[in-house]
Amino acid sequence: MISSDVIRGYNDTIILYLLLEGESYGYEISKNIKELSEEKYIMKETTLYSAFNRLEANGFIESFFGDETFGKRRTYYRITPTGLAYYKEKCEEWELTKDVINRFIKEWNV
Amino acid sequence: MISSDVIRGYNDTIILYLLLEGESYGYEISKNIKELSEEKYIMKETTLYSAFNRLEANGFIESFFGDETFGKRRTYYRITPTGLAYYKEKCEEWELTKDVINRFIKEWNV
DNA sequence: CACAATTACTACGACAGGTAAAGTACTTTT
DNA sequence: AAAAGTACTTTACCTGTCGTAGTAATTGTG
Repeated sequence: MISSDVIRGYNDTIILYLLLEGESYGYEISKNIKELSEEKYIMKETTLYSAFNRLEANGFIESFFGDETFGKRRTYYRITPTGLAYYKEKCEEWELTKDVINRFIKEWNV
Repeated sequence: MISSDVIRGYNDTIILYLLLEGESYGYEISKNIKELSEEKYIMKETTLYSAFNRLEANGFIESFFGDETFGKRRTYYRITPTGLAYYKEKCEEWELTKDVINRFIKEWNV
C-alpha cells in the first residue's frame, strides 16, 4: 500500500488533474482516483474535502451548487486558471522530485 | 525547488540509503544529501536530527559516540537489520508510488 | 589576534496536512 | 423495514517539518 506521507504532497495535484477533464464533485473524484490508480490509492474522505477547502482558499478551484432537484445537493468544483498554472508547476516539480529520490533508491529485484 | 511536503515521506529512506554505505553522523549525511542531489534538495538540520530520533526509536538505526579527542563530540549512526528491511520496503513502495502519481501528471514540454 | 565562518549538534514552539470518529441527509436495493 | 450507497460536514488529534535560538569547539581571514 502507498503510505499517505508519500503521496501527501500530491493530493492537490491529483484532484486538479481530474478537474482538468471537467467539473466534478467529491464523491465522483474519489471514485475516479480509486479507478485510475487501480485501487492502489484511495483518498480518505476527510483528506479529500479538506483538500477542496484548501484549493478553493488558494483560488485554485471554484465551487458552485449543482441543480439536482433530488438527492443530497452536490458541491461541484471547477479548476481556475491559477489552479491550472499551479498544476503545471507541480508536474514540473514532480519530474525533478522523481529524479532526486531515485538517487537514494536501490533496486532489489535482482 | 523541491517542496518538503513532497519528499516528506522519503526523508527517512534517504538517510538510511546513506547509512548503507557505512556509519556516519549528522553533518556528513547532510552534506552527502546536498551533493548527491546536486543541491536540488537540502535537508534542514532540525528535520535531519528529528529523523535520527525517530529512526532510532523505531530501531532502524543505532547511535554511538565517536572517540574524537577534540572538537564537538559526534553522534554516529549505523543501520540495523530492521532498518535495512524497512529501507527495502520503502524502495518497493517508491516504485509503486511513482507509477501511481505518474497517472495524474501531464507532460507540458511539448 | 580578533572575528567570522564552519562544524556539530539540542531545545522549543508553531503550523500544515492527514485522519479517525461521528453525525447528517437523502436514495436505491434487498 | 433494513442495509447499503451517495454526498457530504464537524471536531479533535497526531505526525513531521521548520523557524528561531542557543551551545560548543575548530578553522580560516583580515
